[in-house]
Amino acid sequence: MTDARRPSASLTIYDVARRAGVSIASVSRVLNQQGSPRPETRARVLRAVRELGFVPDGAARALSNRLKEVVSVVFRRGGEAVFEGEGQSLLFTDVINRGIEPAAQHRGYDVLMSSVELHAQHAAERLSALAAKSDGLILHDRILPAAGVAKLAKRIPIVTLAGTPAPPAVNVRSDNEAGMRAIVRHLLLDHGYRSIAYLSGHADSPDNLARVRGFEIEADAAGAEIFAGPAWEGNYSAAGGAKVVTSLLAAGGKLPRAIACANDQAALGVIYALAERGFEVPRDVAVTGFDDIPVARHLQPPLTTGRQPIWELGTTAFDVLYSMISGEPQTEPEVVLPVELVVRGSCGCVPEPVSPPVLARADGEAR
Amino acid sequence: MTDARRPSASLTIYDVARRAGVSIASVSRVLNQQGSPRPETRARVLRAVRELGFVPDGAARALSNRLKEVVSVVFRRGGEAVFEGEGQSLLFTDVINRGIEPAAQHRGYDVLMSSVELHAQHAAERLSALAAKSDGLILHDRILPAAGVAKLAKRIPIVTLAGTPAPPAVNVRSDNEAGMRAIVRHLLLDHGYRSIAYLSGHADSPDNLARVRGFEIEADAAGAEIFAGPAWEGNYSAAGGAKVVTSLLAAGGKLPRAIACANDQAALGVIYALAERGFEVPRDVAVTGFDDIPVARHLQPPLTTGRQPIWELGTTAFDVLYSMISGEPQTEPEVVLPVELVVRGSCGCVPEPVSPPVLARADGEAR
DNA sequence: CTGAAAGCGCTTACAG
DNA sequence: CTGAAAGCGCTTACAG
Repeated sequence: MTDARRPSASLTIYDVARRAGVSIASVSRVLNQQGSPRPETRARVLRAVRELGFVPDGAARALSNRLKEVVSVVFRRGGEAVFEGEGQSLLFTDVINRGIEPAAQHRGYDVLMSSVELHAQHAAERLSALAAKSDGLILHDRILPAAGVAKLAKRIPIVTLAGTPAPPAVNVRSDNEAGMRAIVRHLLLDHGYRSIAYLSGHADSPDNLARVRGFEIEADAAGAEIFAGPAWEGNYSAAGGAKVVTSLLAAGGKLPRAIACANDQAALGVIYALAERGFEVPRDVAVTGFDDIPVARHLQPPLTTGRQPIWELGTTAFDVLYSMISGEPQTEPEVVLPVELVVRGSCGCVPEPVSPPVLARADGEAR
Repeated sequence: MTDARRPSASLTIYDVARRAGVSIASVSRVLNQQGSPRPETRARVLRAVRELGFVPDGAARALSNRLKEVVSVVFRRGGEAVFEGEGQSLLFTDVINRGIEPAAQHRGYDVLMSSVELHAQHAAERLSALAAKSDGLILHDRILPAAGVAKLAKRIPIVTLAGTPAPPAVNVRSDNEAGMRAIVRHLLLDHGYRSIAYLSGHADSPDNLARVRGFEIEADAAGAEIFAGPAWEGNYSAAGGAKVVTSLLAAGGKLPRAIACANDQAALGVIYALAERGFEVPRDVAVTGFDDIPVARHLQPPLTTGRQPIWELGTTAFDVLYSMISGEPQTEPEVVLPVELVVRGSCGCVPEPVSPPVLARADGEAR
């Protein structure tokens, strides 16, 4: 397989030097603002650069510099079809990514976005390829087990998102436990509900584990009746949330007074399934989410939830990675961002008037 | 501003060669599957590579190869706040990007995703920086005027998305004109409506221009009464679509029997505003969209629209760019993908039963 | 089949 | 302040 190479005699720093009548060293200096070239020299170089439309080759700079000024972001793709349900479920990852990028640009870095198939085992190959092309890696959840991260992190700076601390990698996450505790306290203490369930996310996700923990601490402390067990296992999706309720009701199970869902997606499903069976939220059952995705405030009733600083998760991830690339010693294995309790109507509070009217209905996840 | 450099004595091909007891040339050959090394040699190299965990440096390869195996994708960001309305309006760009990426991976390429602020004038700087780091560029709509594209395309292979042909760049788009013609024919011929409006997108967008053209051709041919003019100018957003209807009605204007919207977003807004004023779709007014975004099939009534092959737009863009990078001569200035008429309920047809029920309401765009 | 060596396009001590 | 030269880590003719 011989793929043709691009011939294109592209212009180099030598062309610029020749045109400006100086050495390549001088060209490089004015381009990189090193030393203090004579104004005359500077002007001639700049003119030559402009006239030629010269852009220094990134690969050559990287090789000479030992700095590519590129970081890679890796996330899982697939599972869902492209069109069905992707809108909401991918939003979380996308918003984080959109936070990473401007932060990188701010430092003159560019971002290689790379997905790995959901069920692909060869994530390692992908990571090697990316490591070759970048100065550091940002790994979303479920890309590599902690042990693998720790190992790879010896070769290249790594920041994990919503993962597990795996030094020398640094993990950036939000304070799930405190966020869930605030939600549960609001439900049990402010509203005085006496029975409550936690509808879980992926059982093994670090975020989910932290939320369960927060839930249990406060539910126990308040002495509330806890609904738990396999019947309450969701998977972060609306379909999963709906299914939990549907199955429970079909089996003749009892509902708690409040359901704290692992995330907003699941809460959507729960509210839908409840409505379908004639239960009204929050009158019959209070429901809360987690994340504060865009749609949350536009639900009927508006969703009470824990607001994750999603965009900031992205910018923070880059900033931390940048400091690692710059050789600053990392003192902490984790950076934890605060989660804010957002009280709206689904918990039983009277919602504030919502400003813009609802324009459309979102895509329902296939079940 | 002296940023610290990473010291890390990373291992090189020399380390591998030494360990394997061969020359660096041999290491390179087995790694790149060039020539036919003796099995013995091959085995030793492979073992050394494995034991050392060696990954060849991308920058060095790129420099030597004159091939970075990286392409850049550039799109506009911003305008909207992150949380409000971003969900749907960014979907189009995101889905295209998600089509680009696997196509690139398939060829061993990686993708630099880079946004440019909506109102930034310095897109040129951004593009230079990216050009330095990649073998080719994929530009979304409204990044650079055609003249600028044509000029830049002399330096580096460029594919534009939904733009205007600007050789030597190649434009990839879908057949907006044919798609809109099919929609209008369906409305006027199949349903027999006698009056119709085109609610436009950004006036200067090539996509919009093509859709207007398709609209006019068929509306004229059918001899329908056409509602047009500044009152019908939208901006591809739901808010824009709603505003057109609201303003029209407030001014005591008359409604046509059918409204063909420039895209689905706008159709959402139109349907919402119509419902708010007591008009029922499609009974009172038929409404159609364009794009077939995920939510389209879940609207009430389900939206009749023109399905753009969004994902394929992405994969095609990469494939074309790849062939340019590989030095294959480009015979066509454009690649046009077909648009499929998707008939659902909003045009007046009886919709097929929709499978999954609606789970939630989407975020309304702020107005 | 394999190795010595040149070269890819930059940056950066080192002299001057 | 400026230039000649070495070196970044690879790939690839060119000999052998």
